[in-house]
Amino acid sequence: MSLPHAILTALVEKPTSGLGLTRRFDRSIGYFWSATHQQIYRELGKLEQAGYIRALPSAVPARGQKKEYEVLPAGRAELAAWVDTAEDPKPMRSALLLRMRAAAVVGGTGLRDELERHLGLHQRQLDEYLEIEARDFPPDRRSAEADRLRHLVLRGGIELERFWVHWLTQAIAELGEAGGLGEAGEPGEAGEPGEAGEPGEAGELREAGGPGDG
Amino acid sequence: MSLPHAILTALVEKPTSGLGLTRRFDRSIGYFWSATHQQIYRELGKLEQAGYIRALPSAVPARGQKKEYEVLPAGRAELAAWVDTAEDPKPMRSALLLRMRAAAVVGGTGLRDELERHLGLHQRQLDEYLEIEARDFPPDRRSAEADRLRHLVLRGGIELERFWVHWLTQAIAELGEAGGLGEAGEPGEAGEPGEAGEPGEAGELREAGGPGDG
DNA sequence: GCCTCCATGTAACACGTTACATGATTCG
DNA sequence: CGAATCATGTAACGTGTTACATGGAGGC
Repeated sequence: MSLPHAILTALVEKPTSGLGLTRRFDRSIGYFWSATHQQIYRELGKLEQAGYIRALPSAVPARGQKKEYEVLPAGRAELAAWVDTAEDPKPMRSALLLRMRAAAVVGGTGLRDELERHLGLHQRQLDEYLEIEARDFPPDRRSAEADRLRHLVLRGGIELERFWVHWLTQAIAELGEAGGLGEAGEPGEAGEPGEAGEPGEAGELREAGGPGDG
Repeated sequence: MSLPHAILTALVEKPTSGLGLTRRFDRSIGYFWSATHQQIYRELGKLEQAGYIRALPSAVPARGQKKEYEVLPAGRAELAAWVDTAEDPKPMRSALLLRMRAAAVVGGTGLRDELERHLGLHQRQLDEYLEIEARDFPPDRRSAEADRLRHLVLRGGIELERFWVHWLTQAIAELGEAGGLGEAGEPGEAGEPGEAGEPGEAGELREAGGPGDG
């Protein structure tokens, strides 16, 4: 249940219309929680019905007419409660890593180009973040608590992109060494140890489970 | 459309039943593409109907009866085609970063504990990955292409966890310095520059848009 | 009048999550 | 037999994605 809270946060920062929110989600907020305009309108409706936000009275309630929303006290309370909530991190999801694992069993010739393409994209994103950091968080300026939180969030994005750039660079170098990809011979159904005889656990990537599990 | 391909990959590696897949998704595969047993059964049905997989004839087709699947040539072809597909990385999604941004506007007392809790979880995950690496990828062993791919995937997981551990440590230290969180005074509606006067863009985090966008 | 852009929406579908239902097997 | 466990599924709902619909305002 994060999208409504993302919207509430954005609206507390500044009352905005649906399309305005969409644009803000394409920039700073969407850097760690993306949303399309359809999701946003749908959610704005729910939030209004719940009494968390209301349309500013200045707007005419007609289709195609701009409508700005502001957060009501109940919405602010809800948001504050959510911040203090315990919520486990969701496991990572990367289609690229998945495709790499698939390439390990069926081969794949185009993966290398794809890695380089992703490297470019992440490098661009990293540059964008660094520009924002340089503009909004100059090193000398003694900043308020709220600004330091925002800076921490941005640094999270920066370091995440650095991780991708680093990993992709490594991966490309390592695949280059071996002379490409997909020329590694037929992987076969299962060349690993513990293949078909044991009906139990072994045979995958020999995963954890035995000694001293925390 | 990644889940069906994740399942195909798992089945190519080794024919498995629905519950077996579920367990494998809780371990190695799920480390970068998680799925519940309901999703898996639903998808197995679709894959079978599409002619990508079939139940091994040994199994009795009855409810509550174990049913193992294997990949058919069409499924293998589909998987190979997907590996060579171009697909943009999905933007990151982190509820924790979102909550931090929310905390910047409404305050929040429990966030610090939450950061420490997450730090513990990520540290544990990192240790688990490192154990797997030590067991499956000893440094001296000259490995085949497929193994090197799998190692790269695992290292992706390792470095991602290291990123989180590092960032969370930083964040906790920085919040500690200031003496907690939520004691930073009332953030108010908008203490930032460019608050209510300008109806346009400014006022958020001064995001990109002006000079030299790439 | 027509086209484009801004803005708000609807509809349909795919994917993910949670809760529950049903049958087989094993252990006591 | 009853309870626990393994295994396969259904149902309902919430969220995310894609395509399209509606309407106003400005330019030509």
